[in-house]
Amino acid sequence: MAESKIRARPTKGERTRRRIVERAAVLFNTRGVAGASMADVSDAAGLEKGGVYNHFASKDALALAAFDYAAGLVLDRIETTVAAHPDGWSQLLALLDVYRNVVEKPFLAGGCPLLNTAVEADDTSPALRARARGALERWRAVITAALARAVADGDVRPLDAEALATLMISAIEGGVMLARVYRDGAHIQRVASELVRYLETYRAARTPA
Amino acid sequence: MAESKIRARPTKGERTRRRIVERAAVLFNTRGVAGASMADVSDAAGLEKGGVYNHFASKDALALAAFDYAAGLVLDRIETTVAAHPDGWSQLLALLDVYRNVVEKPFLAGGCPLLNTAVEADDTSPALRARARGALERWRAVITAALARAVADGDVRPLDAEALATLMISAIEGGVMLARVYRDGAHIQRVASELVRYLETYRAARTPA
DNA sequence: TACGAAACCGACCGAACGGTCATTTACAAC
DNA sequence: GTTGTAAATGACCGTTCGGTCGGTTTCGTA
Repeated sequence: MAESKIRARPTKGERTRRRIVERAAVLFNTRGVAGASMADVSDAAGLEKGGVYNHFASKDALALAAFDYAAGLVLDRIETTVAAHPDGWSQLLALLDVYRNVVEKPFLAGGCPLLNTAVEADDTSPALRARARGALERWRAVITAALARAVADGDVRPLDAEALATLMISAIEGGVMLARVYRDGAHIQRVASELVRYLETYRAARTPA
Repeated sequence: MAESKIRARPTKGERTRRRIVERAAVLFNTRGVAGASMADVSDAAGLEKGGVYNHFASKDALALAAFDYAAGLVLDRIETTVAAHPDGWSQLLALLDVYRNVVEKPFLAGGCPLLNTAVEADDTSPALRARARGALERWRAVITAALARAVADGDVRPLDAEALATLMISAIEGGVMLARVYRDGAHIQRVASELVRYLETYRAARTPA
């Protein structure tokens, strides 16, 4: 059977494909998939249009790949963040920090790709919509795991982790939207602060060590 | 000076213009402004393309009018809702109910026009972006007023009304996005329930009458 | 009911859209 | 270095885009 193709230096085609995806992700995330043309993409990638179609069968296929890349950026950051914290409580606080600077230094131009894609695709592209759901599920799993851990640690009282995860995701994404439409990161920071307050209402009384 | 033109029966042009706006609002709200063409609009309105351009100078101008109409639907509902309740506390609870059935019976196909427009326009259309901000400001004013009233009524302790309004708007809009991408109203209802819980942590101890 | 004005039609415009493909160029493996 | 192949070009296709306009119909009014 074919041995796995893990090479030190990626082939030229692989590099080009990656560059297309990266540039397309920015374009799609800022202007929307419908608002950015394949000519825009090929320009941004430094190719002729035919060159792009040598790597992707259609605009829709590229949109999927671009979303996967963009969502990966976000989720990798989220999962790396929690992995860097030992206990559930500090994981939760760290999760609220991930989006704190979306306006000033966003990890991807155009805001949160999960929000943008969910809003644009929910009535137009079943494939993208499913992808957006999948990414949101991954995020939710991280949050509920942190909550469960915080409960197990004895830092917070037992609670409805699913409901709280829903609130956190909703509030953060809504906060991103506010921060971006106002061009003012204060909105998302207020959201984060309020969520911390809310989480603290669940905090257990400290038990002596 | 010209007397104000308030007539019992609107002129044919006024009726047509209104019909165009209503249909365009649905199209733009579901597919996005970039995702719906003027041919789609004229078809939906039962006109030829020239007929639409007899009422609107450009697609952008129509998009603005459509947003004003759509945002008016939402805000009128919000303001009517609070007006129907006597005290601040029940106004807050009622506000959380406005979006409770966005999925099952939305007031406008495609979800919340404030969210959709803010997300689509934040990097593409300064005019629409400003409009979205204006609508969000109106909503915020309603919430802060209800909060202030609840405080004045002695039902809740003094609090940061701006921060709380930011959280409520963010969570609700994020909840709309979740409910729509999952096609499941349970998400926004969980958000509403959690917000009620949060509001209750601010509730003042009952004073005897 | 006559008539000016408002509304509407429908053919048309140039540009941009997503997409194709024969040909040329650049690369990677031997 | 040679060579087969992968990658990229650039001209091209049919369609749709936002938008225009002279002519025709329909309306509101006197």
